[in-house]
Amino acid sequence: MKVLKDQQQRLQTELLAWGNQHRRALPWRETRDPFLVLVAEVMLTQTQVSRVATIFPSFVQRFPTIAVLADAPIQELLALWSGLGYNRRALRLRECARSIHNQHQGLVPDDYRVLRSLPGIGPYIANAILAQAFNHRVSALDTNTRRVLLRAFFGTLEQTRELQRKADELVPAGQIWTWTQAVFDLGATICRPQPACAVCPLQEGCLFQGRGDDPHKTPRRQSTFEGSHRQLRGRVIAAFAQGVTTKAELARHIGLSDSAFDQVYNELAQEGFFEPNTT
DNA sequence: AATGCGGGGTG
DNA sequence: CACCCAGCATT
Repeated sequence: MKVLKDQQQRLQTELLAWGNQHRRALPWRETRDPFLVLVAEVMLTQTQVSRVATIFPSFVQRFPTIAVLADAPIQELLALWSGLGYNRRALRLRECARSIHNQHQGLVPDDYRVLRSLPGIGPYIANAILAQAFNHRVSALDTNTRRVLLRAFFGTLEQTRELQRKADELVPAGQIWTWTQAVFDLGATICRPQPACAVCPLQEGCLFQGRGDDPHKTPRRQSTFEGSHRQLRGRVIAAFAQGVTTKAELARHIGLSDSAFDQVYNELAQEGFFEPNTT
């Protein structure tokens, strides 16, 4: 037992040192503003770091605070979101800002339960905000960091709840932000699904040692995008974001004025994509 | 537990 | 063309 703890501490020290040497320079790492961290984490759900890095700066320049985002015109919101995909995230992010603005004194909550109650914030984003913006000793567990910790530190498959507890204990009290970035960076550059163990700073003492399969379960396959419903939604929203705002104009712009367009339009309207600003 | 949600990048 | 990607909400 003690041996295991000592080993974990060695790995922890190695990972922290490596992280400080190899930290990726990313726009959202230049701030600890809870609001900006929140925006970055929402953008990063199922969307590559490289793409978020190109869009995050202009987005937060236009919507730099809770109050400003809460009043964002949806058309402009979607225009600045363009390129990130999963457009409903943008709507939920705006709703989240409104909720914080109206019910939480305009301050991002520093409590897990309260964060989870906000639209678009699940277990991962709640912990990511708490760790990076509020210095809480919790682990931001996504597929990336889960893989790293399971491989190097725990070795066996754990239940979600138990893994979260152990991962939280692994966060060094004095270097929470640094630790969080180090785990992300190792997972993104070395401890990938196909890992580069030969150049890994944890190769001595890692429980994985290149053996076995990726502990992360293989994700579902997504149906072909070309010709899909999702693509059609994307085209309608892209046109709307560029200023084609009426239903008739959108129908003409998309090029199918039949019931197929009607269905997609109504679906998007139902989700709130065309709503005017109602404060 | 399973499904829908975007779309650009890579091999 | 298949597969990948800092999840969440809904059913």
